[in-house]
Amino acid sequence: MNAMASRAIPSNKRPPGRPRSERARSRILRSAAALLVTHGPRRMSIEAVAERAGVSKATIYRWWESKGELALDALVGELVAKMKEVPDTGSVEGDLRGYIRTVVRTYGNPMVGKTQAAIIGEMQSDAALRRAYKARVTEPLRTESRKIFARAIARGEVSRDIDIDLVLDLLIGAVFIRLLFDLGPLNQRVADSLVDVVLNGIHSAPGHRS
Amino acid sequence: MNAMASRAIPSNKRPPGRPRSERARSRILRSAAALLVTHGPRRMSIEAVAERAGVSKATIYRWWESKGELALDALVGELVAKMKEVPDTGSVEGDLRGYIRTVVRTYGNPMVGKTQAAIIGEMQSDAALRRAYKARVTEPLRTESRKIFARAIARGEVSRDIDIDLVLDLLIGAVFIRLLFDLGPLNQRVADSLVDVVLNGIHSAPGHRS
Amino acid sequence: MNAMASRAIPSNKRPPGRPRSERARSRILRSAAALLVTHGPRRMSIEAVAERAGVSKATIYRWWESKGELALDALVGELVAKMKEVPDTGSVEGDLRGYIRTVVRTYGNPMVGKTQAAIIGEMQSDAALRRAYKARVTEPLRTESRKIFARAIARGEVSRDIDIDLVLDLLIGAVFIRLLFDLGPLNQRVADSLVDVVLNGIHSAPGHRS
Amino acid sequence: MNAMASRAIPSNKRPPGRPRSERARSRILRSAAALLVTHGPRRMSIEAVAERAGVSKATIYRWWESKGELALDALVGELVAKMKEVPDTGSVEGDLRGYIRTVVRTYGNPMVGKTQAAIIGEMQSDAALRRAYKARVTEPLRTESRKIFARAIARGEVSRDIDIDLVLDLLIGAVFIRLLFDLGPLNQRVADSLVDVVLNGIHSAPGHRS
DNA sequence: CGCTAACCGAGACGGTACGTCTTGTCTTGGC
DNA sequence: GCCAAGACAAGACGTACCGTCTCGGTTAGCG
Repeated sequence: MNAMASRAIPSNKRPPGRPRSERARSRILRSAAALLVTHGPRRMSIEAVAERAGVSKATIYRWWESKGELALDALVGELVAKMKEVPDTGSVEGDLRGYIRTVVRTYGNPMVGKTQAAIIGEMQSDAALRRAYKARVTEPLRTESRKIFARAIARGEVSRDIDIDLVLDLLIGAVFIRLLFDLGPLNQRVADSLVDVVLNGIHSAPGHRS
Repeated sequence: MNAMASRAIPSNKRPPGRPRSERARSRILRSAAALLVTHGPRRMSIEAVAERAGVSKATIYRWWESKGELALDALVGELVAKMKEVPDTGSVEGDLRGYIRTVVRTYGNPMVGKTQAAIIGEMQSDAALRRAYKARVTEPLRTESRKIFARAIARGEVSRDIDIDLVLDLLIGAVFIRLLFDLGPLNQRVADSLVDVVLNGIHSAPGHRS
Repeated sequence: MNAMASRAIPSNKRPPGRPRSERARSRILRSAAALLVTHGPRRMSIEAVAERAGVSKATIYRWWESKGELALDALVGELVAKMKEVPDTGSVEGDLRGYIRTVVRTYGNPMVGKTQAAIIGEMQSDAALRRAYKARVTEPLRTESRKIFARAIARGEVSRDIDIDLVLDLLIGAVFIRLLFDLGPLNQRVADSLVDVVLNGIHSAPGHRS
Repeated sequence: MNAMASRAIPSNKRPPGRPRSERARSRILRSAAALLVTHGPRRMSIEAVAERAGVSKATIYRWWESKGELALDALVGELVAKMKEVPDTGSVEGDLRGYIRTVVRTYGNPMVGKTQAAIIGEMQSDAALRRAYKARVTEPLRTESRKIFARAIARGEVSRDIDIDLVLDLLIGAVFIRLLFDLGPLNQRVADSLVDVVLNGIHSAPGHRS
């Protein structure tokens, strides 16, 4: 799908032919990123990226299958890196607060939020992009954040019966629905409230435990 | 936003000129709906809708501002009606289970889910559509579902301090994140688990460390 | 094939829809003609014609099937008109001299010759263009020039057994081969010599008539 | 113009460096010829020739300056050889009939005629190709065919004042105009008629008015 | 035997133009 | 005043080739 994938082949031999131009690659990504934040992915045209990067359209089409995957490559790198380091504070509550605060802070940045929302929008009509997003964003983040619950279960803080992914769907879903539907602010208070509900529930008294 | 709204305001008098063709209107909506489910909203073109409906493009542009709003008109009507009737079982748990089960059942239908996801994707790059969606789908549903919590608070089942919208963001967000990111099944078991976590939290009961 | 053809239908009724823009048509032809003489038909691009004419490419493609046919429409009109009026001097020799001199003078003009040669070159790889050229240039001219021989036969100047088209192939062919192969000048002396050979042959003495 | 020519000049010594691959050369010419007859020179791409020949594009560009010259090399060799041997029958009429019959038979072969017409078309927008064609086809053939008239003048069959090239333009031009404009058949009867007109003219014999 | 030179394949590169597609607007005559 | 038909300007799409280039590797004669 992208350059990195083709690098993954564990071969020492250089392939024949003129090697790919690293300069072209980075100029394309930089141009794409710039156009994404100014125009959104829908109105970012390959045509414009090519012109801005001083690159031919064919070079872009050689390496990226769709506009969406180019957008992904252009924007997603450091985003994932930032959120991937989940804290280890010694308690679920601390870990989750730290993690969700980071998520909320990242997507709460209007520029990041807008473009991410646009890419998520784009992938609703582009199966390849959806797969790419899952592989490069969702899964890496989930893998890390699941560890919070693994530790919590080991510590006996939460029941070993919980469906970890479902709990993460609740927390992350709440963040994304606010982002995608423009439903409310994304700030630290909201992050903490989300974590609180998920940890303690909304039932008013212990006596109501079912 | 659409024709009916603009007509609804002024007066009882028929406006001058040829009245709007109801036949054209319904043929357009029917064609749009058909093309939406077969091609998705991205590849549904005004051109194709016009041809299928035997209608000129100008007629479509006269009554709908964008492709997205046409899609909304074509698909969203009965959807909202279905989910709007929230049950009143006498307990939060019963009410929420009933409501979330309905939501999950509706969006779990692949055809509905796909097209709704596509419209939500579309509205990420169409502010007018986002507003229209909010006004015609999100808000009406929220207005109804908030009543569940109002009753629960009145009954003392849940704390009066809870942020109702935030709790709904958790529940509905979990459903949508699964839909939009293709993350997991949408079935009754999932619906019940979501409700359980939100009501009771995931903390082990005090003193229940295993 | 072109606009005029579609006009030929002897119907009084205007077809439905927006009528074709005469302004666009003439701007396209003018731009095409200008680019033809400056760049030749091979390097005249539809892209450039559209830009120069302030017209969208689609409008050109709507009305002309190929670059060659556009070139034909752009250049051929007055060319044919000029050569179509064959003189009637009272003798084959006079008529032919007059006609061939006109042909030679027309194609001897470097700009006309170059572009005509280029169109003829183009039509070697474009069957539709070849047909169009035949219908709009070759046949109309042949129809007129055959009359010279009809009159000559009536006057008894030439045998009634001659193959008129073959004689015209000789005369016109000699002009075109010089043009297309860059073989020699095209001037009045050459025109007269061609006519002389065709009328009298090259055999040196009457006694050699076979 | 081509590789052989540049080798022919200097000396007996082999130049330094790896010698040119004869295998590559012949594979290129064979591939070019095949693509020429199937697609015509216009749609024969260097890209396709290279792939078919299993050769890199650079190798082609190293040895041929343009598509046209490659086409010339690929097709023209034996063509010239065939027509170059003009007969010597003892009379102009015999010689010319023999020669023009050969020319007509050669170009009358549809495959040869089509591809030659295409190359001639191509050279209308390629000055280098036009020069190459003249040097490798037209001039060699003219040199031979002029001898027919030299002998005829020596025998007193034709006037010593005739312009030999102009007479050849008439005969060869008639053949080519039929080929290029798709104007009529090319067969022995036509060949003989052409020769007859050029030798005897079309004037009725003096006193033979019918 | 190693050096140097010119060849070779593969294939990426910046470009140009292609012909198609869709968008939203405009311009007719008819209802 | 609505409607169908359909032409229009605009401009992005993805493709095909162009001719150039940059590699690693090959094949010779010469020192």
